[in-house]
Amino acid sequence: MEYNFRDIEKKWQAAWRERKTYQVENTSPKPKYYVLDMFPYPSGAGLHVGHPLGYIASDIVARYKRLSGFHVLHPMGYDAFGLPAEQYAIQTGQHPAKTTEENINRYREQLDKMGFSFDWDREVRTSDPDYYKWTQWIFLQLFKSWYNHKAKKAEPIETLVKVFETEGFNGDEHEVLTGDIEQYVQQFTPAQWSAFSEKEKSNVLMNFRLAYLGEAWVNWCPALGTVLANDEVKEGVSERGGYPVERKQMPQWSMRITAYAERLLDDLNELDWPESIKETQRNWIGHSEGCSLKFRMEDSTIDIEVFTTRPDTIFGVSYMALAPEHDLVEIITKQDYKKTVAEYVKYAKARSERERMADVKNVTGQFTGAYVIHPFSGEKIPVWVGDYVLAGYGTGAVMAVPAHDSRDYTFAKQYNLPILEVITGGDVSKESYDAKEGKCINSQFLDGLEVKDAIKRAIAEIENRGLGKGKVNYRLRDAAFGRQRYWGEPIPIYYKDGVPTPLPEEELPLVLPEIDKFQPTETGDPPLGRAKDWKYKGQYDYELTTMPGWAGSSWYFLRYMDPHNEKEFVSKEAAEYWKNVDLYMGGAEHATGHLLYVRFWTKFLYDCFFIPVNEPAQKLINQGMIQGLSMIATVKVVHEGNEEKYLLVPPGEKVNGTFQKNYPVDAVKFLDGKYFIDEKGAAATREREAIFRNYFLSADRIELTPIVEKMSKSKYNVVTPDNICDDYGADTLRLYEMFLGPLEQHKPWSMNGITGVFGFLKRFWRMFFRIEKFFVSEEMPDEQELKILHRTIKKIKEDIERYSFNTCVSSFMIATNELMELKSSKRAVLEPLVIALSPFAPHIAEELWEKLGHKESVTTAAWPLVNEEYLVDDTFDYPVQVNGKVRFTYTASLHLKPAEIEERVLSTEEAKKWLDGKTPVKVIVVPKRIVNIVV
RNA sequence: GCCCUGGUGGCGAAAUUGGUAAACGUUGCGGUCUCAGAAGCCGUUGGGAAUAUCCCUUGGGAGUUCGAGUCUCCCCCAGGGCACCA
Repeated sequence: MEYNFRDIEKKWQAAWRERKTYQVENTSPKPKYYVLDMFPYPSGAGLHVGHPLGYIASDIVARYKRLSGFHVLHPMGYDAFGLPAEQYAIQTGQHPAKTTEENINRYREQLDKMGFSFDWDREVRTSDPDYYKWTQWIFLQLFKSWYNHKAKKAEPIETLVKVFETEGFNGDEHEVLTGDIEQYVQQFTPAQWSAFSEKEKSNVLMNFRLAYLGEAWVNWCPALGTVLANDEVKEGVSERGGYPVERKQMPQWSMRITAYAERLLDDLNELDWPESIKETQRNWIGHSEGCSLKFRMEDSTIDIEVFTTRPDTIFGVSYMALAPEHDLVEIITKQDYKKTVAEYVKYAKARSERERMADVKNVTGQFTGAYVIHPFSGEKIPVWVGDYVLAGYGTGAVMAVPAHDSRDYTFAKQYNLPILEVITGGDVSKESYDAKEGKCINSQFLDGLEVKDAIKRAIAEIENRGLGKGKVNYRLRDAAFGRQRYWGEPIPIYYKDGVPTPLPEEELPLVLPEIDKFQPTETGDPPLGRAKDWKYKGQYDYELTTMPGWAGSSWYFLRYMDPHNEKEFVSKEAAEYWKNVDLYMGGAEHATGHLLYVRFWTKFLYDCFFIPVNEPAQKLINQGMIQGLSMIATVKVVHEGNEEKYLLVPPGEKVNGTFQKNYPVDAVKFLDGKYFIDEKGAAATREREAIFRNYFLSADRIELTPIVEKMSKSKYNVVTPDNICDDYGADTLRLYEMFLGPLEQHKPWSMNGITGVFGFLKRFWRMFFRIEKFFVSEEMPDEQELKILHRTIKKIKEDIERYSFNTCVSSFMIATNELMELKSSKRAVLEPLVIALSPFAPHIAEELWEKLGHKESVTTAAWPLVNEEYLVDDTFDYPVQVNGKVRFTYTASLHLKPAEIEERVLSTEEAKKWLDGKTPVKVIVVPKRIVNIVV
């Protein structure tokens, strides 16, 4: 009887759906296990073979954990809000909800084909009002909270109001509590606070709220007509679409993620995440220790505050540099320089981010005519404006030490500023010496100190004289939260007399209104400006921006726990039971986006006592990208005796295929798209005219250069899982994707080898049949069969637990080959193997399980036990382990040379005695022979 | 520039703690079955030689060890992250 995967898979997929095999309750006496995939954005292209890689791996873990006695939550949903659907809507007028719905249906169809064990009753869609009601609700909680830096947690804004009512706000004193925000908020007394108008109070509190509206430098993308968060901008262009991005200052809803910088950084150490992701997040958060330091102007009481990590080089300061955007630039510039400075600032601001980046070597600057006084030496130090100084980092001003900072060095060389060496170890006439090693010189009280000690000493002295204080700076910026877009969650805020006011919670969800067009309005307002039936329309202004794509995905893992709850975003009981994700599977591209935001929101919700965990996922695995293999094809043709070479496919329009003899040449598209080559190699279409008319083309003249790149619709290299399911079946696809190589590695898609996996399943199937009939023997297996079985079960268990799925597949193949050779078909051997195979190839496993006479699904079986006895290898071909671990170590003190070591082969009996560990003989176990050292 | 990850046959890759390097699969070659193809099945496939045997081989070089793909140091290469971050 043949392995008919089509019927088997259809049958079981229907059965699982009807019986709700994978539905889980929120209670169980079993231990819980939560396996989560990063939910997909349903794009128009459908799933390609890269998507399922992670889903298959997590499904294997989910199924394995179920067999091992865990109560497993394994849900799936859709990240349904986003730019592409809206771009498509703008172009075609199609409502994004419609295209999104269609795409979701297509995704679901594809997912169902692959036999995943998702509990679809828990499906979530971020664009569903029942879902985004709670996204909006969480936003309001953030709006109503501030970060208590002393308690290191978020608190209701009322507690801060109380502080203001009783103590007022004194920048310095309250810094411990509120963080360093002196520069934004004026000091006030309790009396002044109570005298403030509602609007003034609101403005003050805005500086503390975790979701806030404020003037902010944003990444403005004119082509998309919206602002973007830092992680959505790559190399000066938008991640989606690749359009140029400008820096622009505008009122903007933001998330105060910076408040959590320290915790986001510290808690990374506790997570079992890939080192590369943790490192990327550490870089992104960018912790740097140093100190602030004030420089007094020569002729006024204005101070310029800088941040430096190298206070030890304080005596090497030869000029100050301000960012062109710095507030003081205009104030301190001397009359004679006003015009040139203003011109320079204008020039610098006009330079786009991209230009500045492309032009890193070429620094520019302008002297302001002003001087500050060095706080220790008392010398006059010129103040410059330079565009290499970033407005957004530190204080937007630096003390320049050319001798020991390469950027200052370049600047000083260009404008002939002095270079003062204060640390030994380099040659500052040639280049700056940036290393934090050496001794201080020419530095008064720091002379002779090592850099490390000098830093401490300098900070102490600076604090002592009240010039500044030790400080930690983070590179992390607050995240822009408003998008000038339609297809996102409306921000539930309206403006009562100009005061941003939250919508009452009981009025949520604030449903996305219908609009007739998706473009911005004529007056340049976001699309929501077109909405006709808005709650407060005509009464109050309402917020027109929507939330960014990452809002809904920052808490979805919680909603799966309790997806239909209308009273809470997740019930206390559900959150208490499921805690957080045990295994989170997804792409590494979310390192500085989603994975940071979801940690931030989780910590916030934890602070508010809504959930019992402060990290979303304990274990994270990044499945590698499956890359598309594209071909650049050129052909040599002979034309009037001359050999000429043509590029068959225009650049950018490459053709998918494999670089083999059987390369499907007929798939190669010719030049302008009109010409094709058939498999014999002759140009074969009826339109074969024009320049190729008289040419003879043959396949062996076609030169193919393979290139590996990201799989994407625009590159014509997308392979979908559908045809593979049709041709070989889902079980083969699942096994094959796992067999491709280590899960975490990037790898180009290729069909090489799928026949091997397909052949394995067919052989596995055949083990259960004899002369076209299902047959298993009830005989007891012999020692050899038991060895194969137990070794295989043990290996697969261990390999799943270390997420090495490719080796699992190999183990199955080896076992099958060996059992086939023994012509073994005993129930006691095959039945456990079916259970072990079921996470990998669930359909075939279910079918065989049923044929073996079981009424219940194989998912209710238990993972087979391993009897260690059968793992002892009598032949001693390999170092032997019995009952766990037995180690033989050579004692180095014997100082034996190989020639002095007596070798002999031990009998099985002798070896077993030694393996008991009772005989105190030191041996070296070397494969194939056991060496007896005569002590 | 700084940080992270990796480098093993024609190819994808194994080698879990330092213990037979290349398991498993694919490709190639040879055979079998077939009218033929597909699918099976059998043999063979890192390199070199005096080929029942021996020697060499895990990016390069050194070191530790009875023993190194694995540990240490230096270098080279590839992929990814951050980047005038003071």
